[in-house]
Amino acid sequence: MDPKLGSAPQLTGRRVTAVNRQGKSIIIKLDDDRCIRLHLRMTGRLLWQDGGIKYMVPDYSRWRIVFSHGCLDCIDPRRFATFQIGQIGKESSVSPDPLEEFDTDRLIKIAASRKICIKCLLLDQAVISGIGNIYACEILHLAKIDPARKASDLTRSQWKRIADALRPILQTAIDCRGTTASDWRDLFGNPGEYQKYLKVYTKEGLPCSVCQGTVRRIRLGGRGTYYCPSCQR
DNA sequence: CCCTATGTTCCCAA
DNA sequence: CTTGGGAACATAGG
Repeated sequence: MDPKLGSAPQLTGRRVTAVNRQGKSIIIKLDDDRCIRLHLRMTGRLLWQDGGIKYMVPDYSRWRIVFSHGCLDCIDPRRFATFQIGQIGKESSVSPDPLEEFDTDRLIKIAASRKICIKCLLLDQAVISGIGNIYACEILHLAKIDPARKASDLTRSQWKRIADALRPILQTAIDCRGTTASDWRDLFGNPGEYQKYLKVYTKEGLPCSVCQGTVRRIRLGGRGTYYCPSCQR
């Protein structure tokens, strides 16, 4: 384990009983009522190797868990990824996951008292869990909403369009095992496929596939934001 | 040197 | 007290 991460937790002899997701966190349950909570942040990823006797050590591996039948590395060039080990059931509360339920009335109520743009609200993990920068851009493009629009100004029908855009974007991205813009790889080292479906993210200067307008890049909340000014209002 | 990067947390000002 | 904006974190690449 990377010494900058502290001392290695004692996991010898434990079994994994479940692996789940909470927003952007990965929860690995153990057979002793503990769980490991992982957050990959910007450049973190997990790599599973099995079937071998010797396992290669990938560049930027920050820690490894060796199992009886394989091993799991956390690869993270920028060292932003985090993990913690705690008792199951004492996790901090998590905001709603839009793939489970998207409560439009609740979002309208929250947005009413906020001065931030809709894109920044979608990225606020305390409000909605699990939407990141790529998918916020793609969702708002599918919903035909200007990412810089004040969240409090959205009409109910615009919120409905976001609700309808969320599920296909996020579910397809999951089915594609993510978006490989540069370094992302899935658990088995393969690139994701969702970059093939991106409509605006990284498409600055290219024609919008919906209306032939020109995709622009701006900065919102410190994040690169791609959108089509002609069809996103 | 400049800028960019899949995210969150901290600090400060309003 | 809350909110929002920017810097910081650490590293690579253009």
